[in-house]
Amino acid sequence: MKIQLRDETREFEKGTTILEIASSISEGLARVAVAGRVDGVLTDLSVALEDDCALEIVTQKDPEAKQILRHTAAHVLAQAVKTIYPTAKLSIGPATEDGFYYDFDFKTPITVDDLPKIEAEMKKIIKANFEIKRNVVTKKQALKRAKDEGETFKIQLIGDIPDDETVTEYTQGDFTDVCRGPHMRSTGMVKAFKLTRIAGAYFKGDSKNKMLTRIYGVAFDKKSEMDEYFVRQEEAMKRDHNKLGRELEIFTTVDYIGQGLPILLPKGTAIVQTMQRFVEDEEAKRGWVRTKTPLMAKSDLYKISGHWDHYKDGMFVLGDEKEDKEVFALRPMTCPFQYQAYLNRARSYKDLPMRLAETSTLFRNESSGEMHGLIRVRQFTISEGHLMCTPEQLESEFKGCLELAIFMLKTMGLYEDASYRFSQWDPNDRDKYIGTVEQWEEAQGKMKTILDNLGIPYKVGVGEAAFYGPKLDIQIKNVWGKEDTLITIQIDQMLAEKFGMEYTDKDGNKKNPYIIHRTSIGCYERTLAYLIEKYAGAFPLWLAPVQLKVINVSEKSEDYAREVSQKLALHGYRIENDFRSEKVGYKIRQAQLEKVPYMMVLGENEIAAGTVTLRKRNGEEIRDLSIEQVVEIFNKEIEEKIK
RNA sequence: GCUGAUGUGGCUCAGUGGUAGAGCAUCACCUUGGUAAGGUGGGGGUCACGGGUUCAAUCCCCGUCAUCAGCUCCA
Repeated sequence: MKIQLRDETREFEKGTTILEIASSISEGLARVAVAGRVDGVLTDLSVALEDDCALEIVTQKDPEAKQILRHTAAHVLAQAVKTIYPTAKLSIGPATEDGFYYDFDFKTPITVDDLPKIEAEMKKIIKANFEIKRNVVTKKQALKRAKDEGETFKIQLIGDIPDDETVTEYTQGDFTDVCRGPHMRSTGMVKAFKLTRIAGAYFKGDSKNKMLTRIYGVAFDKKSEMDEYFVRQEEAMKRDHNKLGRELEIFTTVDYIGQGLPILLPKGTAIVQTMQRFVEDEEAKRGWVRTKTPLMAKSDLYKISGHWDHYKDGMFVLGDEKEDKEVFALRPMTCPFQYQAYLNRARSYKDLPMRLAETSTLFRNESSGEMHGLIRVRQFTISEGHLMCTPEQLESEFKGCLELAIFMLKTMGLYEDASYRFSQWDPNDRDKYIGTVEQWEEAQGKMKTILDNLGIPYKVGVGEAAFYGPKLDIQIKNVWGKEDTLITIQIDQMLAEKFGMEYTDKDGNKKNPYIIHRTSIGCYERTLAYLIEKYAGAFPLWLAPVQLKVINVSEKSEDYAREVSQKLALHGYRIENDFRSEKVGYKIRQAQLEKVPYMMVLGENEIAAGTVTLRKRNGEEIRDLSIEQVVEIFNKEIEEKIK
């Protein structure tokens, strides 16, 4: 058979294993080989090849090797758990970004205190360096073994494997687990690992199923790499908006106000207000007009929109349908409110596109375990907008919405961290969505064409659509690597019909407009959270809650400092004075810790010269400036939104 | 909602079955000091909240609330 290697094609006998092929290339390669990639599919070294194929040898250096290592570490964990807790039932144990996890069903629950014991057992298994043997079995054989061992979850998992697929089992010592593989050659190849935490996870990711105990760990090639990982985690923790945002007095929470209801402190409010003004002005420049609609409505409205059926659990409902004549609900979105502005009179194609924006406060009754700092809250304010247009206008208007979003991301400095997700419906979960298959195919087809024409590099998210239409979600990760939607642009051809929104076209016929639901910068709370993490609290001048701290050297310079401060305040800068009778070094240190972009230290030298001295956050000083020169520096930096 | 962890002055954290401590912050006084912490002294805590056990609970038990990690969810 012909095997196409990286640089050449070579002839091998049928039945030669990947490891043997690696050895024939070089012994060195065989030593560092971890797996093979056969026609793009990761495969164990022990697998014998039978047909012509392309083969790449995956070595320890390749990123895939880490995944294999981590997956093997998961099996070592499973073996250790089965040794200590023979009654524990196995579920699944894949690799993750930095490590692995395995889901178990324990007869009696374990806690974090049990982890060291399990780790110790894992070390024994690693030291024993069991060979990891791959066996191809039939589905029937795998099922029988799972039944014999009482592995109730494995029985279900094996049952889900398509009949025509090869089933493989991996054995290390006395432990065997059904698994797609590939794996390291032996347990001794797991070098550096640590069990990190324990959490609940539903079997097969479905909350209707039993909750299993998930044990998480990290694994690396070397101890030093693992140490670096923990150092990186420490660094991430320092940027965490939930910690830094509180330290810098941007926001706080109060237990008797409630979960998901943060208090924006003056500093946080200053940032949000700056963003909001910027967003509203920019939207106006791009042809958006604003509405101001109620924060609540009778249930009737939500019944028309479909929210009552599809989203009632997520709403704060005021009153009881059985007892009260009128039941209200706080709004979880702006759509049906803003549509009323469109419906205010009969519309013509000449009115389109109609771009309606609103700085809109929404309320969503998130489950108690969902709330997170400023990223997931129960009340938030979003730069909302709905755009009604004709089918011909759809593509260019969608593009305009995307350009606005990208402009915002770039200005904020978040663009490089964002990725795109084309969120589609799940045809197998019809309950979640309104509309027909044809409508969904049409809307998604239109969006796909638009995205492909724009050359947007997206990944597809099945089942991530809104109940009324597909979305382009702009995703961003927090310091811990957890992803959330920052911005969304959606195409909706269903709600217009539900609300009877029409326009009279050139031909005199009434038609439903397309609606684009979009946000230009997302929710201010969430965006603020990512900004805190992005800048580690050291905001660009235009966004900084305190732009300048004026510091006097001694009492002798207080009057002068006050005078300078007042003159600068007339320009609208956000200034704080620190005229306390403390030493200059002390006051500078404090301003530094608050990450204020500019300090102005004024003493007798400045009084004598009639000038001021600026000190940047990085310690750089600009001396002998007039107030006018300071204004010039500030205005330039603020207007250009320099990062 | 579920699993696990946490909750002690404004913040970071010690601590104990016999009604609590440090550093930072705050306040007062001294100091008027030129680019990341000057000195002295003082005030401040129903040990998240509510029950229970106990002669006695911040500590043990139960419940609630909040915070964190994860799962599910996320219009």
